[in-house]
Amino acid sequence: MDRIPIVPDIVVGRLPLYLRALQRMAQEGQSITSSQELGERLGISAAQIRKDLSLFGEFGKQGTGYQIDYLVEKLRQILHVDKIWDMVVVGAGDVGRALSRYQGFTDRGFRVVMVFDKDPKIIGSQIGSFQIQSTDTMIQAIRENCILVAMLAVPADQAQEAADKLVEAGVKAILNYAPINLGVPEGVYVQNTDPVTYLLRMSYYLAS
Amino acid sequence: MDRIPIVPDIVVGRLPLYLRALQRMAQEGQSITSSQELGERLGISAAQIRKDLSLFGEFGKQGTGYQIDYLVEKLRQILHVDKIWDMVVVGAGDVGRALSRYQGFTDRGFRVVMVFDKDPKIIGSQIGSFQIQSTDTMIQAIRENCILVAMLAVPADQAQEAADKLVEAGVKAILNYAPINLGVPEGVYVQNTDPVTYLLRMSYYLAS
DNA sequence: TAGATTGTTAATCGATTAACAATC
DNA sequence: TAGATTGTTAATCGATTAACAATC
Repeated sequence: MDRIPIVPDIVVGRLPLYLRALQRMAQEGQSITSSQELGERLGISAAQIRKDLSLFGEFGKQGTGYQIDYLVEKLRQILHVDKIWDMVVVGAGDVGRALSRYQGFTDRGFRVVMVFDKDPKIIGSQIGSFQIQSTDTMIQAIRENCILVAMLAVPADQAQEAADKLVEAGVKAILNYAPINLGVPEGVYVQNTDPVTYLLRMSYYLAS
Repeated sequence: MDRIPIVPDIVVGRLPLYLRALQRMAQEGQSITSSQELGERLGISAAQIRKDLSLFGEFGKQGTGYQIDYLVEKLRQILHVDKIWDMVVVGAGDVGRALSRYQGFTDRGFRVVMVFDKDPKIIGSQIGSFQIQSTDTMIQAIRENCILVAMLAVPADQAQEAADKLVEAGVKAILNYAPINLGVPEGVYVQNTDPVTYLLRMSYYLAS
């Protein structure tokens, strides 16, 4: 069904940006766009967008541009979000709570199905519609439900231990909010999203 | 005082990773490291680390490696976090609350000093030690305190409006949690940190 | 048809790596 | 001294851009 292009990771990183901008355009009632218009929104050159997309197929029409609905559908297929991914949240502190209650997942291909914490004092209590479960039973629960995606929101000094459990449970993708580099085996994908890292990147440019 | 190297943005993006790993090593009691060891932790080649650092000076010793404390100090200078940056949080929902109460800022060069929301029902109530202020008075409050850094955690459809206010108030760096591309003038830096974008990047690799 | 925009090629540009003299 | 590791150069590799034929 799919081609087997060798897709540079840097291209994969841009596809979600294209998808998000296109979905926004659709929401604004637009039905067609061009590589130039999309590029202007994103600060990316039109040539690059066309080249990126051409790795996966021919989605546009000369002289016209891209049908937004169609391109969104294709990008969702390419990124494997033509289904809903079940996720777990590990860590029921403020960040875990925010993730558990975040409304922005479901219409973009993801949903939280379980929340775990190791603190006996909060296990059993509710976060939104979830009852916080113990990390002691986490491996089994994740395995039984074949969950592949986790968001990790525990303190830095507990993150590696939690990640090890997730890996053991079969999780293949970890969105890591702890400010630490996790060691994981081949085939497990980690995306770090520590706010301070981004702030530092900006403060470099905030010279005096 | 500083050199004037032309530093590629991709290098700037790696410096915070170096800093974070070095600070962790220091915390673990280590006092010296090498480009090789650091590279192994981060999944980055030793040559690249040496090359990146060499843009800013000569921080190591042949045969020995890098004094961690010294390199941390230098990186903090380079990234302009040899001081504490005051920040505001805009949006007092779950994400804004998590950011306002996050303990991980202060020892890494940042601190939240004010929290704003536009909802009259929550203005005046407390989040941690902050009293939520009205966005109506935000521009003035930011200006008076010469704040340059903001974290934006409002719904997507209010994000551009809030960003416009931040820019008007003189903010130069915005960490944007809303899943939307903000339009900002030259000289204002935006870092997007929408969780779904990262999840999509990973789900590409989660083929079946 | 005339105008617009794609998909793709070739040229350019920039980033990464390999290698090694210098030196601690 | 012998071993190790830096800083830096040159070579390689990969990504971006410019340009244009194809075509809607």
